[in-house]
Amino acid sequence: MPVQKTTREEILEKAIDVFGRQGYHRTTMHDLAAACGLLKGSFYHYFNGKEALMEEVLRYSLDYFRKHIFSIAYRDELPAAERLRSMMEKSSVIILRNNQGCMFGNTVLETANVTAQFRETTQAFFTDWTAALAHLYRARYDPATALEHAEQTVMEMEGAIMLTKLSNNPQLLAGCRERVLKRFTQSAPSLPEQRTTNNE
Amino acid sequence: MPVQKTTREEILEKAIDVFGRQGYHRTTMHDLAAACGLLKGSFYHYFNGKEALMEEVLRYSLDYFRKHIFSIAYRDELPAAERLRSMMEKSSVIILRNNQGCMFGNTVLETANVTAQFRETTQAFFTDWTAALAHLYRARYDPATALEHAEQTVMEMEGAIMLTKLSNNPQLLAGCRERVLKRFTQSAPSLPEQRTTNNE
Amino acid sequence: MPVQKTTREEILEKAIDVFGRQGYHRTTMHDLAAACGLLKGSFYHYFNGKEALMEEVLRYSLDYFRKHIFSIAYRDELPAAERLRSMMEKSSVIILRNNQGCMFGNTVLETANVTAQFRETTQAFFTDWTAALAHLYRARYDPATALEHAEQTVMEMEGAIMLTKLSNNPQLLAGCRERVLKRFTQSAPSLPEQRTTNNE
Amino acid sequence: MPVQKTTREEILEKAIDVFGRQGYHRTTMHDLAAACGLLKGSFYHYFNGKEALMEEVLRYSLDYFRKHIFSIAYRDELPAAERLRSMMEKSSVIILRNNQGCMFGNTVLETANVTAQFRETTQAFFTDWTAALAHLYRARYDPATALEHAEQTVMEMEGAIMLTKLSNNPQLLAGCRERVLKRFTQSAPSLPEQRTTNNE
DNA sequence: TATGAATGAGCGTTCATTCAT
DNA sequence: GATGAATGAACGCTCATTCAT
Repeated sequence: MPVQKTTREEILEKAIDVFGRQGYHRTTMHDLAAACGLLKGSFYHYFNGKEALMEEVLRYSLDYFRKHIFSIAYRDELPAAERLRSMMEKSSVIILRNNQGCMFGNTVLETANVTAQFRETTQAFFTDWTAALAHLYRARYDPATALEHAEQTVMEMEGAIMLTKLSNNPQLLAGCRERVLKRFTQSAPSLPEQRTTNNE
Repeated sequence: MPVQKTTREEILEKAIDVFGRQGYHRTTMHDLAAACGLLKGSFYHYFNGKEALMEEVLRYSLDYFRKHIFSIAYRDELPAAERLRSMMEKSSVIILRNNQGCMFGNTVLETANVTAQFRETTQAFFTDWTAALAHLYRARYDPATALEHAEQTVMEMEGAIMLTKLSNNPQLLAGCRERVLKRFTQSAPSLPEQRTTNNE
Repeated sequence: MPVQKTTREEILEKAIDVFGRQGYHRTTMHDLAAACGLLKGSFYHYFNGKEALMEEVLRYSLDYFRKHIFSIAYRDELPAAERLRSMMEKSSVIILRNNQGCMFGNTVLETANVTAQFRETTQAFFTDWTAALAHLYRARYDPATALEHAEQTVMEMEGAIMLTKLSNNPQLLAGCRERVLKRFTQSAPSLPEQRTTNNE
Repeated sequence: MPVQKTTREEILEKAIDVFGRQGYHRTTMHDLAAACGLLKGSFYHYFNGKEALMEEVLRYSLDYFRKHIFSIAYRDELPAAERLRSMMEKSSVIILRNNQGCMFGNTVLETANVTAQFRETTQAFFTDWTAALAHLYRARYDPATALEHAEQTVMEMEGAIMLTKLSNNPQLLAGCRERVLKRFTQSAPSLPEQRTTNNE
């Protein structure tokens, strides 16, 4: 009966999946435990409760995005367009996996008016995402315009994720990605291939 | 002996508010009844249950958008830019009222993977919204491009609503509106003021 | 299914019984509900929770003691010894009923170091009981001595209740009552039958 | 590999403390383990379970009282009043330590009507205490009167402990002690200093 | 039409206990 | 001897729903 059946990290991965598909309030501790092959009660060896688990899920996911996705924007040795394309493609893989959509977008709509619990982490996600994109856009635009483009891209992506969830048609997300990319590449680069050298 | 304390319509209006703020799963029948000055039990004289109420709320809201907002796009006697501006402003008023955001966007993210119950109505909302915008955009673009612009605008707006909910800063939504409008007015109109004459 | 099955007051009476017999922590909401012929969930129509119910039980019981037992001490038209006898006999009936012992004594020992929740009400019980007895004893003693006698009697009674619970032998409580009464009647009354006229 | 972190006796001492403060039902195995610097699971190497531990705690404590406190009453070479004083003072030290009160009184009120598990040991405690005091009182009174005085003293002490727990005022217990002692010394000793020579 | 008591399933959580390591 | 993951029953409580009044 004892013997380790899972790990914190495995639980977090599963929880992203379950929360992502069902949302926070609809998901029960039983759902989460079952997804990990555990009983409800056993869950509390790993996490203090549902809220605490959600908080960790968000932080874990935020960490992942920071390390593996937003960081791409700052690899100034690569062409900016390539970085943008890579960022968006890698995001899309996560977003489309298991229909989970964007954990942070889901959480904002479901909880922002109901609890402050997850505000900090969700805000950090959108702030960092926007900052990464703004860094990229500064290869083409002045800082203010770059920021506006970054915001627009974030909004468009979140909207595309929503409609993808509704229609089950990943083409919508792909279309959005292409549109964003086209806007970027069509913006007249001042030089044949300018590298961004600015910082935030 | 008991006097009518409210009407179906009044309940629907209040329910939009409560569901909009708290989401579907988080909202209890008690919350809804209390918002209407009723007791839980009395609610079932008007609606068959939570799911049925939500369904009606969505239909009621969809009706409203069709009659008062999407319809604007088809008033071809007005300048297209004016129609676009008016649509977006009127949507924004509803969206910002009571922090409720977009009932349909909220519902998609919260329930799309969990139940098919609300799919039809939410899909109709996004289809009709996109169609209305596409109609407008056909004043400037060929049908395929117009459709793509319409989709982009819907996505951007939903993303803007999400970030507004998160940040409590209506400026984000206003910025999005202006951006959409600017894109539209800056697209070269083939004629001094072309009226759209096409249909869906 | 609906139709009133019980009343708040009936629940309080039953709860005194169950809490009195089993103690606070050992008693479950199911125990309480079952004692009232209700299901667990139905209980929450009457009380907000276990703690709130306990609080009300204590207040209800305190009220009863004040109105029907402590008040006897102040009926100065009756002989003091008679009042003392009556008070103690009436307390004993309650205490012996269903083995419940003294709700307040039980609650002090079980919760005083664990929560402040019930301190106020339990303190009020002992303060009022002591005050009532001190009023009686002032028929024989100076105020300071009267107070000490009152405290002694309260302590002795609570100890007697404890040993009665342990041994299931009501004779212990009866013996305590007689001892207290004998001390009182043997204390030389300054007048043939002095009536207390003092106030607290 | 694992080294002995504690001993049965150390655990019993800590458990007296925790049970004494929180009561039997409110105390969890985690509370007990934590107080000993152990994890819950390790506890079961020393004791078979909560009930068994409580049983041992009561026996261990009873042993202590028999050896170090009740035994004082039988040291007939000392003046009776001195023995009474010593007994009560030593009890008080234990009772006041960590607010734990009287383990046996606590346990009676919390469990007597719920389980027979602890009846034997708690009864033994009160029987032995009473017997020790009765032995002392026989230095002044005939056996029947001595027994009654002993019972009265036990009751008064337990009541005093209860009120001390409620008020956090150790003066109440001290007052009780003095009262008991005064009654004893004021009772006319038949001889200048009679030594008790009777046995139970 | 409105009430609100009652239901019963199920929620998040706790906890005494077991046992492979 | 010590660990701590796992269990599973039960806890306090919530909630959508029913229905006699």
